[in-house]
Amino acid sequence: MANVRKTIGDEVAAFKRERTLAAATEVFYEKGYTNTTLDDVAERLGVTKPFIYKNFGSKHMLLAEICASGVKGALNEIEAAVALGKGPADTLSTFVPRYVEAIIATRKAIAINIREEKNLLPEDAATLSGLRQKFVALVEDVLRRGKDLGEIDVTDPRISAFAIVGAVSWLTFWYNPEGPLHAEEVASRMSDVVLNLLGSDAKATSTVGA
Amino acid sequence: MANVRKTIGDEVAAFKRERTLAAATEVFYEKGYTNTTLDDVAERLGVTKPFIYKNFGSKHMLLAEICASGVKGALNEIEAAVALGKGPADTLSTFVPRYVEAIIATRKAIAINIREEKNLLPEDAATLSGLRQKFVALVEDVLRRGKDLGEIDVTDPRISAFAIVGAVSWLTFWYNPEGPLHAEEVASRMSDVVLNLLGSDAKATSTVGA
DNA sequence: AGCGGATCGTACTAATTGGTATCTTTATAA
DNA sequence: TTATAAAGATACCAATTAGTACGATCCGCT
Repeated sequence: MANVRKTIGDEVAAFKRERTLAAATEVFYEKGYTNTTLDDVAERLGVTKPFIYKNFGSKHMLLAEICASGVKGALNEIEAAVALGKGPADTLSTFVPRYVEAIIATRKAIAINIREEKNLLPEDAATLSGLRQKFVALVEDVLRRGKDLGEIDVTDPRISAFAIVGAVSWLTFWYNPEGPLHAEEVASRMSDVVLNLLGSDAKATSTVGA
Repeated sequence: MANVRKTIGDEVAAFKRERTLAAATEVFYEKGYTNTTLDDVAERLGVTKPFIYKNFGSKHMLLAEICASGVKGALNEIEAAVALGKGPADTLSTFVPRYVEAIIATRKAIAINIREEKNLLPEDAATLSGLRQKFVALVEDVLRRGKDLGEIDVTDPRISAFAIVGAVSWLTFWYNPEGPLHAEEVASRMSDVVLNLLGSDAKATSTVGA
């Protein structure tokens, strides 16, 4: 406990890590993990390999952190929505638009997460699998409560949870920021589709961008 | 036109190709494309590398064929359903259950298709991208006609088409044949979820397994 | 101004693996 | 029985690349 204060050095190190992760996310997304050389990442950053190894132990660790950041974003949204303590329908109408926005915002990390699972070390794959299961379980739980209360219209909460996750995650493969639709419009329409899927009365168009 | 008849040799060659593709699909699915050695595939087949190179020019060609087989399965279903010449709602209630079943049946090829896109040669990636676009465009077109006729309840046919494709494709990442639900049950329930998403009156539970 | 230590670039190594040249074996036909 | 050709196994090469040892450089501190 000698020095709890953040030093300049710590902040610089954090900044370097962040920039490295951002560059790696870009390049992994564009070329795929195995087709990307650490020299490629270094070049994107304008540095050389030892710079990266100063902050990350291995190429695998870079990948693991990128993947984790994607899942954690989604997990945060459902946990935050549940924490509001409202009923299932209200929880969902809060959660869904924010979830869609989070996926769009972190779509490159999400795509990497989906595509590169087999390139993770087993322990990292297990950790991420746990996070994903936790996320789906939370969504499923809200759906089940909504079904029991008659607030939403689903037959099998588990199947519907996977359907929602799939529909939204799929955005990472087709959403194009250069396309005709702005992120907010896509998020709004996809949210409506998902909430409609639930047969919930609470449409959430207006909550997007809140 | 000297010899149009299939010889035994042709059939043997086709058989070898099929078995090779099946083995490669298994191993690519389990370990990922780049982590799989052609020696691994050969070992799974109980042969050695030159056996594979006798029928396939390169590792990339193996991958391209596997990916193509997955997309073509889905494309066949929408084309077949459209070819029946019924209205949009009926077309969808025919298509959706068959589509779900096709995805479950070819889930390993589909998963490889999704995961390994960046490992395809550019020309193969372009071909597959074209097939996927064609597929989505056909689904979107049915949805649009259904919307115009008032048979189904969608706001943006394109977004809904992607949502459907995503929800169903996602099956490849969570469906477990060893799990508590049989393929038919999962297909039936997922079909209901998707058709419910469309606000269509035509529920298709009973058509599964037809 | 000069020293010390961490940081980053240069240059290299070791291991992996897609692809191939060559040889052996086997089945068929004369 | 023997010639022939094709299939497949053995053994190899060349290229790629994750990771590292070492040295140069630059910054803060005295």
